[in-house]
Amino acid sequence: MVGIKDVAKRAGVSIGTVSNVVNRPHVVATATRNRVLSVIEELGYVRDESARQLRAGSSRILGLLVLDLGNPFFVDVARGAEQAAHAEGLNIITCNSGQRSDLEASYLAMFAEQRVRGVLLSPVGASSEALHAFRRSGTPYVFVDRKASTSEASSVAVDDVAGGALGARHLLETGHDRIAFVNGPAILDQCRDREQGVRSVLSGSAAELTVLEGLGLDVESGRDAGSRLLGMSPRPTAVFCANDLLALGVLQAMVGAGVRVPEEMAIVGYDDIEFAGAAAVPLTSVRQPARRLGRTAAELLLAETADTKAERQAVVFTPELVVRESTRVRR
Amino acid sequence: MVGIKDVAKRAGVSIGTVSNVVNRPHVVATATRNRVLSVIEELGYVRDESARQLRAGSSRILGLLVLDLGNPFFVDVARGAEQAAHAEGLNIITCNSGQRSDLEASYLAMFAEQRVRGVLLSPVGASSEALHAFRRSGTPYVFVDRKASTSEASSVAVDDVAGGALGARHLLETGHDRIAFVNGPAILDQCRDREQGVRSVLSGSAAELTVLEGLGLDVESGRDAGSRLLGMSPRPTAVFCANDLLALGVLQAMVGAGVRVPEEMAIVGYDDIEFAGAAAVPLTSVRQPARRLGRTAAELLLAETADTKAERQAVVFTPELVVRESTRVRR
DNA sequence: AGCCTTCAGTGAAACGTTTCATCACCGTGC
DNA sequence: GCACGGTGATGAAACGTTTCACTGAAGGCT
Repeated sequence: MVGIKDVAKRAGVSIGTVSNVVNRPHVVATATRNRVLSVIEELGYVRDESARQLRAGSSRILGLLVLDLGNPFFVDVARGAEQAAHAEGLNIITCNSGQRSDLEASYLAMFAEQRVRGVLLSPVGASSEALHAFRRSGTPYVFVDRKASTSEASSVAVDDVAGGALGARHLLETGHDRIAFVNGPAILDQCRDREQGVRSVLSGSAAELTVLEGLGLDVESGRDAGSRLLGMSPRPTAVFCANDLLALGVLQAMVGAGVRVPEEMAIVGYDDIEFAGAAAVPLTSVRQPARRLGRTAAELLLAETADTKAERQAVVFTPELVVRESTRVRR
Repeated sequence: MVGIKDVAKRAGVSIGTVSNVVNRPHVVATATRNRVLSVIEELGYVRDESARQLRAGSSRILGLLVLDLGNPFFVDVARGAEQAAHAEGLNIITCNSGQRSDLEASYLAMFAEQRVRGVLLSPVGASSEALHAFRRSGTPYVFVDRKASTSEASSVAVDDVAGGALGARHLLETGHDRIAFVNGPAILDQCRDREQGVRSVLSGSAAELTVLEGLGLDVESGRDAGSRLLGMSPRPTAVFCANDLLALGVLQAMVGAGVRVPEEMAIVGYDDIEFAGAAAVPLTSVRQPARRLGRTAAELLLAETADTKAERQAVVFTPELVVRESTRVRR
């Protein structure tokens, strides 16, 4: 593999000069610079980032660890983060924990060993050992889609309690009194908060609440939940899902069983992913500003790495209800 | 930041011993090993991967560069690749070119500078300058979802011509004779091949073909295509889309305009992503073994990096038609 | 007692950069 | 003619590991 010294020898200059050509082109005379550049081109030299980083002490890479890339919500978060990173000339590497603590641990360890500039993190558990270990590495990090006390780290989140309340209130207002909430893994803050929002609204009402737990956050789990709902009697007249993927699965189960939506079963999802509007029955959903979430988190992280005494922030966005056919009573 | 020599000093051993504890624990006496391990724990030492890599010459990371993470098809490809990599104890970092050559170039450069073990690549153009430059870096790579001659690199792909033919033949057989093909960017091999498959089938028939070009491969482009279709007269009776995202967008446009699917407009998609089955009208689609694609590509890459003279392969999978309501004539 | 082997641990070289103090050269102003 | 400042290039140190040839000590064998 061709290194800086091969270039130097071939161009008849010193190693330092080659380095200057690459990193501070203005300090080297035009003639020399061109000669060196053409040798670089000729030999196909690419600098070894690990050597550079070893010497420089810091890398030009951000890490992003999300819960589930299969969820378009997180893809949007990633897009937002990427945009912010590129604006600063940094690269970002995206990893997918798939809600598995072991993968989370393995990726966090990788980030630490790589001496990544900083990490954007949507953690699986509240405070796993993995996270605890990672904290000690001193790599700056910011939580995405997860609230945290500013004493630990900056965070960018959406108010999930409010979101849960939003969906529940909508179902109350459209006249439902047997309502199911299909939740994801209780280990996720998002899920617990959304459930709490739902409960806080419904507890003050006459409506009866059933909560389905122990499910994943994917379409398949939604189908399971759907068939469980179909088997209940009396059957709820409306279902609120912790996630659009779940909602799409439930919807599929309903359509498959010939249950009319929303007449016999109203459905509300969460995230307002692009596919929600294109579903069999377009889904009412609680929208989160996914892209903005990612962008803001990246900006916070960059601010923190640029200036260690930048103060920590806990940004909270407010979700918004998007009403579509799946809860719209037709005449 | 705490380094190996801090650990060594504190544990009262030499640097080499600490390194041995970390990398070849069996060669060091139990007592010493435990002492060192507890100091590592106490100080929160994490090894600097760039130093290690600089010395070792190779990293334990694979790069994966996909066309569009917003397309669940590629998310599945990534999952398959991840699985294979983890089975070998390697980490994989996923990057998203978003079909932009500049991002592709930037990520390829990053992979080369990082001295990644190898790269899985679904390239934007046929042979961009970026790819050309990357080739010279000597980093092994394998094409995913893209055929290539074995003289250049191994590749794992799905027969897109066959897939295009599959969809077109299905539309012929269900009695359509004004058929539209909604294509994505012509720069993508996949798009050109699928179109070719369509043409090869339809040219031998009485059916009239309209091709819509110059679109992206996302839902929004699909909506555009849909409204263009709506404005045509005579209007085609069936549309085949290069991609499920496009198909979902077209479907949305049809539903929005009150055009019945499949009676007034049959729709066929491509990829059979999970959302295709959950759509307003479940989509007929050409299924590709996405996960398997990723897994196989990673395995090929690993074989190649393990043994430089492993022979190159061009694996081609065969797509399969999944028929659903969007083309099923109802009575 | 002397020799050989094995086991633990040491110290230094090497990896490919960046950076910085230093040097050589040249033109300018006095 | 001389000091001076500026420009452009140099050479060596340093970054944190891994590896490898080596040393010492302890034990086994003749």
